[in-house]
Amino acid sequence: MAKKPKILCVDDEQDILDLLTFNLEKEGYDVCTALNGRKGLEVAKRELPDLIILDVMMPEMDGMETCREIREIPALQNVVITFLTARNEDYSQIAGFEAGADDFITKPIRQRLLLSKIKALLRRSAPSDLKKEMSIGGIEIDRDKYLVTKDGVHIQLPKKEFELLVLLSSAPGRVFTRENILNSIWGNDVIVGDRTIDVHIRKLREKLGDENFKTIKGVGYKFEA
Amino acid sequence: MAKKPKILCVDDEQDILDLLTFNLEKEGYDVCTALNGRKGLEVAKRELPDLIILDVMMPEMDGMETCREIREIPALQNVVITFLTARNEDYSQIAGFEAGADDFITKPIRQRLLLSKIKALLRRSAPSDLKKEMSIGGIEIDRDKYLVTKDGVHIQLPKKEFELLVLLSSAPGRVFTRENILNSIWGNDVIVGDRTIDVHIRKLREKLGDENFKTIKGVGYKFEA
DNA sequence: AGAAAACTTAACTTTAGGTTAACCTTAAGT
DNA sequence: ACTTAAGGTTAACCTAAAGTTAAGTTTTCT
Repeated sequence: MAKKPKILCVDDEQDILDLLTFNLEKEGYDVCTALNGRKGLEVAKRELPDLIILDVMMPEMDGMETCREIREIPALQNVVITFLTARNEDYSQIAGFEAGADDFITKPIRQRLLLSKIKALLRRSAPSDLKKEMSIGGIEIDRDKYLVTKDGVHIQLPKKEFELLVLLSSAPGRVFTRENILNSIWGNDVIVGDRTIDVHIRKLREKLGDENFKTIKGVGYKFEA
Repeated sequence: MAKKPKILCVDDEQDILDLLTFNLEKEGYDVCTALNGRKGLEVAKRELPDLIILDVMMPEMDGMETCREIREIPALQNVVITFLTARNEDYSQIAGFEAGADDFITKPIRQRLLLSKIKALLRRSAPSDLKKEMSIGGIEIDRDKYLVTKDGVHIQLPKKEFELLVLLSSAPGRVFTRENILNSIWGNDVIVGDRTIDVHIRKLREKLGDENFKTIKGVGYKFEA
């Protein structure tokens, strides 16, 4: 494994935190904790965890609110958030999903279920262990420098093209639908025409070679080495 | 948008069905209905919906029983089921979870709540759906990559062929009727001729080997390893 | 501010994939 | 063995989706 996934647990009961810490560390996760929402937010900003477990019921700032604020932070946009709730708190589940939760864990906590859920969630969001630089099929991508190198030649890509390249190459072979692409690069709300994506794809093909960007008609695009 | 999620509503009161249909269709769902449990089961088998709303109190076969029977059907193992109950019927909730329910909606129905619940449930169920990769009888299917590998050779299938393969292979050995296939891949409303399916099956046989796709004359097709 | 670069759009072309229609083959039932 | 309905095959056709280009817009940089 590349690096231990980092999990932040936020709950106002120390007992629960201890229990979670014990179990998660035993499974090889890097665990950090906070006793309330406000502190959780601070720790999250500092530690940039891969997954956050948030108790819904907390004094001062509850799980929902914390979740919403976490989602506001660009660096934490993609972190996986699961709530801890008492069973049958239906309403909080709905509100929770709307606040940006990815999943729910009900109390009392069933260890096995907790661990398998966490494993599944992390697996699903695996891009967390993306490197800043990567090299696929003769193309090197340096995400910090916004720089692409093909066959030793530096190519300076404009923002949108670069983002598109980074997105597609983040999961080589995987098909990204136009919807995926729009959501990731432009954001849910922005509306741009369909042809816009094509144009950017075209530019990428022009600069980096046709063969790497495959069209799956009716589905989307994928990057291949 | 990928495809409209399909919702089956089962209730013995036509008024409720009308209300549900109206509201759900307005939200862009594909809705089908049934007036009792027995019929609900039939429709479920035929339509393979993504979510089922079941009234608990129904003559003949109640929601619980229907739910249990639905869960017996392999192709519907992962469908999301929510019950419709009168407020405060706690007992039925407990029994309902045991029967395999995923959630409860209480009457009188609050529109907003209903819709956000459904949205949440569908969102939540999406990941657990099926594995992204599967391997059956020497054929590997990667749903993210829209890619099929047979004997180590990559085969890029067109959309419809791929969808058909995914459907058939989702329950190997199970016979899918033409109706099943049309409903799942083309959707309720679209009308395409019968020969269309044959053609796609033919292409699959051509590319992946005859032996895996069996015809059950007068019934449908099945995938076998 | 002005120029240049990046981004989006619009109008048009191209094409892969999907559908159909016409005909052929097969298998179940008599 | 004959009939018939269901399924198989083929190639032509059609269309929605993607490609292309160039002309606007907006943003960024000096």
